[in-house]
Amino acid sequence: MQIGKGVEWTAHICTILAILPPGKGLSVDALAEFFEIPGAYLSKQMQLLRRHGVVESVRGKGGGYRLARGVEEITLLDIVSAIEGPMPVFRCTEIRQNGPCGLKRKDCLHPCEVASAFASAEQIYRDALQAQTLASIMQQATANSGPEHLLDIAEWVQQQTA
Amino acid sequence: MQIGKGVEWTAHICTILAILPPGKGLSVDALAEFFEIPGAYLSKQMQLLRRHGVVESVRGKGGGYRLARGVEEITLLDIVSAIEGPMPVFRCTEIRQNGPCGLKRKDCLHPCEVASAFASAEQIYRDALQAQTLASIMQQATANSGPEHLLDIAEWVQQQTA
DNA sequence: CCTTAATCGGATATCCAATATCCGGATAAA
DNA sequence: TTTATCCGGATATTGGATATCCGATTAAGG
Repeated sequence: MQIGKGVEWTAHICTILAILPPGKGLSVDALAEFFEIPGAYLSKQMQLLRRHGVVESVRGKGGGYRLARGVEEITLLDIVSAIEGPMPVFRCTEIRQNGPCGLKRKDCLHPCEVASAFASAEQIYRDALQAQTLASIMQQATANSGPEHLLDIAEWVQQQTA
Repeated sequence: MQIGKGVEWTAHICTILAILPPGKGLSVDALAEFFEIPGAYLSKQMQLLRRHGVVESVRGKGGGYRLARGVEEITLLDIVSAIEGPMPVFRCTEIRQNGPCGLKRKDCLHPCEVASAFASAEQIYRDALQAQTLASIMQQATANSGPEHLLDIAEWVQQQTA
C-alpha cells in the first residue's frame, strides 16, 4: 500500500509551474531534466493531471504545461486522485456473502460494516489531503529554504521560458 | 495505491474470533472455509497479526488462533499496520536534491515540504483508523444484521470448537 | 510550405510487490 | 504413534507500477 512516484514528481512539478510567468509553459523534457526523472513516463503522469483539470497543456512549438488554476485552488487531493485514481483504497470483496454463513445478496441491506469503517477513515484522509494546498506547501518551502536556492530556481525557469 | 486483501480478510476474521468462548481457538483451515479464501495465504497473514500482538496462536492438535486482547483494544490501525507494514505510504525520494537546482544534502535542514504535507495528512488517517475499534464495528454489525444470521455464526463457531 | 518542437495516446516491455502454493519442521493432544 | 495444527522458508504466479517507443496531431517560425 504505497503511493506511486508520479504523485511525488507531479507535486514538486506543480510548485515549479506555480512560479512561471503568466502565459508561459514548461515542456516535459525540461521538467524531467530539472528533477532527473524519466521523461517518457512523466509525460503520462502530466497527461493524467491535465485530464483532471489540474494543469493545462499547449501543444506545438513553444508549448508545454502550466497550472490550470491558482495555487490556493490546487490541493494534494487533486494530485493524488488524478494520478492514483479515485481513492477508495479499501476494496470490499463482500466476503460476508461467502461460506457456510454467507449472507444472501438480497439480505445485504446495509453496507458491510468493515468497509464502512474504512470508508469513514478514508473520508477523513481525503479531507486532510484537501486541506493541503499548493499555496501552503510553497509558503512552507519559501520559509524554510535559503533565498539563494529560490533565486537559482527562478533563474532556471527564466532560462527555459526565454 | 490499494490496500491488500489480507486486511479485509483479517478484519472480518477478528470479528469471528471475538465471539469465541474464552480459551478456545479457530484453525486457519476453518477460517479459510468460513470465508472461502485461500488457506495457505491466509496463514501468512495470521502470522503477521500474531507477530504484531493482535492475535495469539496455540500450536498442535486442537490449537488455532484467538484474539490477544479485548475488542475495545483492537483497532483497524492495528490490523493495517500488521498486514501492510508501517504506514508511511508516501515515499519521499528526495528529488529536491536532483537536477540543476538540486539542494546539497547538508543544506537539507528541514524535511521536504511536500513529504511533510503528506506525513501530516497520513497522521490524521492513522488517528481515524485507530478510532475504529473492533468493538464499534461489531456493534454496528449486530445492529444492522438480523438475529438469524448471528445465530448461524454462533452455531458454526460452536460446531468448530466442539 | 516546410521544418522544428511539442503534446497526445496507443502499444509494448520490464520490474516488483501482492497473491498464492508447497513442504519440512516443531509442537501438542489423543 | 498418530493426528492436527502453527511456523517459516522457498518458490511460483499474477497484476499493477514503472518505463520506453512511436506515429499522429498541433502550432510556431522561417
